[in-house]
Amino acid sequence: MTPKQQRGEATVDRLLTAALEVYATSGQSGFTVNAVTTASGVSLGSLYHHFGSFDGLAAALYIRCMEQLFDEMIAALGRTRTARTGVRALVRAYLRFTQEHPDAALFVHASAYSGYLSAHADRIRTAKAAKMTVVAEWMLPRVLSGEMAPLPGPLLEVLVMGPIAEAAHRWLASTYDMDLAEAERILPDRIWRSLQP
Amino acid sequence: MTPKQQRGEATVDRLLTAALEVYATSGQSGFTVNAVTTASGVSLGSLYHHFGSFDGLAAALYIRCMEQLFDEMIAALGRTRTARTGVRALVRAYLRFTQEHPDAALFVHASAYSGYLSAHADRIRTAKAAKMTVVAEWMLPRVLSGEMAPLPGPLLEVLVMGPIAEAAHRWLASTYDMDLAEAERILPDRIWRSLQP
DNA sequence: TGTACATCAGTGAACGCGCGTTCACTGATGTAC
DNA sequence: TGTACATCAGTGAACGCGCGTTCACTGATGTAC
Repeated sequence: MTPKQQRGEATVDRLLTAALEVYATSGQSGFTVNAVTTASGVSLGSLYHHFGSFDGLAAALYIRCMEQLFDEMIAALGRTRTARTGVRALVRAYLRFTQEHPDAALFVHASAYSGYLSAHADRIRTAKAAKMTVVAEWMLPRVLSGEMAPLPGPLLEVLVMGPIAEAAHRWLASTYDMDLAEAERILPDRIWRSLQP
Repeated sequence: MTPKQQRGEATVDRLLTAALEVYATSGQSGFTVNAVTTASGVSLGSLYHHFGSFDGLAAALYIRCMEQLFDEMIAALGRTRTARTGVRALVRAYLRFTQEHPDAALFVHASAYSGYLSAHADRIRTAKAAKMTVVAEWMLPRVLSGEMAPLPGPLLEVLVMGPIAEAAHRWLASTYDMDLAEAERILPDRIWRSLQP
């Protein structure tokens, strides 16, 4: 799974990049081993050498996209001081990531219920928890200081991520009823209101 | 698709009920024509007679579950007067539905990105819009009267449904980090805060 | 610096399984006169 | 009320396709002395 030679790393990268492209172009139903090998130019055997299974590739792709998204949010948090500015920056970072990397955002969203990650649930949970911890450590002192309401962790996550994810979801679904620029203007403040003490 | 004899209606119902059960038991990957015919005791040909395709059955099941959920929320709204009590009741109704009908709630959530509804997207959009209209008509006068913030429709939906859907999602995923009773206590008020003028 | 060997990376033909779908048919229900 | 006919509902064997996976193999890279 972790290549021990440079060309192996390059191959893994080509596969993941092609896989994301295939998913964006052909959707869930077109997301197959064959499509990925064709699009990447990498042989079937090589794919199995690196990922063990097609689910393994999907899980790796999910982790890569999810970490990209979290890294953007964490970077945005790091540029702020107060709870209010932090939450608002985090919301904007998510929405901007969605706009700039719609393929990655779509894959992260769609994978939530997909089932091909259940075989690698532990790896995924670990990777996600690592990033989540960074966010939680930013929030905690601000909750303790009374800047934010003392909500249970999961509910705090739900209040912040819920509206963003829903807005991103609608925009990605191309139903054209969601204006992301408008969301970026309005949601940060509205979400912050729901967290005030 | 719409049976013209009583026994046809009964068969359709048996198929949909069995399909939901199969999905709950075996997940996305176990959700196949064969599994549904076996579980329902209805023949393969009969399934195709009524639904035309397997996607057709899935779309019908989605519509049924989605309408059940909306009807609960609409009923809850109808028992209230003020914007505040209405929003809070709607949130609770969704969370209770999730708890009482986890299979239906899971299917509604999981279908959002599944792709088998894209072939029937129009029918689904129409059915959803019909229910959504009822909710919107309840909200509108309360926005105009200044009871709620004058938010664009889609963002209002996102602020209300986002956190609920995310909380339900986590609970359904059985990661055991979400306490639905606690959510029911805290979320209605928190969501309402995000909508205040 | 050169050679031998082990490990890693990459190849592509072949396979079997289970999927959704078709189809020719029988039986049940409703309707017209 | 009875008969003839049309339509709806239900059956299950058969089919082909494309999926994920396997495997025996070749070639490239790294390592030891």
